[in-house]
Parts: sequence; structure tokens; C-alpha cells
Amino acid sequence: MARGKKTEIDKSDIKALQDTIFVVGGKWKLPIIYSICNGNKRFRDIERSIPGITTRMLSRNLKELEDNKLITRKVYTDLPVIVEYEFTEYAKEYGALIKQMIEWGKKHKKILVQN
Amino acid sequence: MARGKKTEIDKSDIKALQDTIFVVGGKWKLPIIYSICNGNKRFRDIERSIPGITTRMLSRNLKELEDNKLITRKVYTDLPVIVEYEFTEYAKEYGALIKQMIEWGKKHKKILVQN
DNA sequence: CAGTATCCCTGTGGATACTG
DNA sequence: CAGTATCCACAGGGATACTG
Repeated sequence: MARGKKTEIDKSDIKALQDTIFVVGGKWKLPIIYSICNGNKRFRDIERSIPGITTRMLSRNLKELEDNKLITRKVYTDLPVIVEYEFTEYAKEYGALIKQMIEWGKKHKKILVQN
Repeated sequence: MARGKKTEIDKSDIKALQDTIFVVGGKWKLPIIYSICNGNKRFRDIERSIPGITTRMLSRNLKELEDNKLITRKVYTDLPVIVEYEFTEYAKEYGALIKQMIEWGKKHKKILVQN
């Protein structure tokens, strides 16, 4: 990012970047995305697929992902309660970005190990 | 991410993703990147360009960015001490990803505001 | 100038129990 | 089944003072 080479980032960019990070930030967001991505739809299924997560954390994070329109929550019956979580169409746009983050993360690890 | 549509993510991907997030995570990493990106090289300059940051946080975060090979730290003289921080070539690869995160963040905000 | 050292506060996350 | 509620631990970050 040399001077004059125009790689300027402005304040609103920083804000946007922080928003992006926030959406997948924290300890559990990614594992949850991973779980749903692999076909788990119900609370218990997602919970069991993620070692170490508590119901509290899962509940809270699902709600945040829902607030961010990345997943939908649908209640099907009420006794017993059956709920299914699914990715929104919108989330799929995010998918491409996630893949790039994965790629970068992998390259990055290699570079760190080298030296 | 419909079933059978092969958008599978595996565990190592999650790890990689968390690494990527971690590199720019926290409250100050992005503002610091922004500052250096805009030409600031010295500790005091960076510090003054970021309202609210403390020397402790700046010091700690610069070290982490250095550990992650995104910036270099060069000492030029020792009385008074003059140090310059600069992006590595490697960091520029990261730049493209950062831009995409910015784009996504901006779109995301619009979508959230709509509904 | 370019940082450390200390102390403290808050927010994120963990453990456990309970409910519609 | 799908969550809340409550209480607790710890790490990230803030304020302030000091140093090579």
C-alpha cells in the first residue's frame, strides 16, 4: 500500500469492515454456519454437531445470525416444538466471501509456519 | 446452501476462517491498518491519527500485526528512537480481501436498514 | 520518541438449572 | 424439543504512570 498508489480506505470503509467482521465474529458463529451448511436444521442437531457449545451460546448466536438475515427460523409444530433453521438466499452471497476468507486463512497459516 | 448443492465446509476450513477473522479482529486492528494505509509510519503519528486509542492498545496491536507478517517494524536511530511501521508485500494480498469485506459490509448495512 | 507496567472495568462466554 | 434464567470466570480493553 505504497503512497500515491491509491489504496486509500476511508472511515466509512472501516465501519463497513467492522460490520462484516462482527457478523461472523465471536467464537461460535462460524461453527454454526458450518453446521447448518452441512445439513443440520434443528436446534438439537446443530447443538450436538458442535462440540463444546452450550444451549445459551447456540441460542444467542442463532438469534444474531437471524437478525443479520443470514438464516431463517421457522416453527413447524408446537407440541413438541419443531424449529428449523436455514440459510437465506442472501447468505449465499456471503458464501463467496467466506470461501475467500478460508483461502486466505490457509495461505496465511502456511506463511506463518514457514518462518 | 441447499443439500446436495455441495457447499460443504470442513473443519479445517472453519479453523482457517477463524484465523482470518482473528487477524483483523478486535477493536483497533482495522483503524490501525487504515492509518498506516494513509501514510502514517511512526508510533506517535499512528496514535494521534486514531482517536481514543491508548499507547498500550496500539503497542499490542502493532505487535500482533507484525507477528502476522502484515507489517514490518524498523528501528532507524536510537536517540531519539525512531521506528517506522510499513505494510509488507504480503499484506497487499490481503488488501483485496479487505476490499471485498468492505463491499459486503456496505451492502449488508443497506439490507438491514431496508427491513 | 516509543514504548511497558499496573490496576481496573466490562462484555463475552461457560456451567447449571429450569420452562413453555 | 427448543429454548431462558442465573450466576460466575476470564480475556480484551481502558486509564494512568513510568522508562530506555
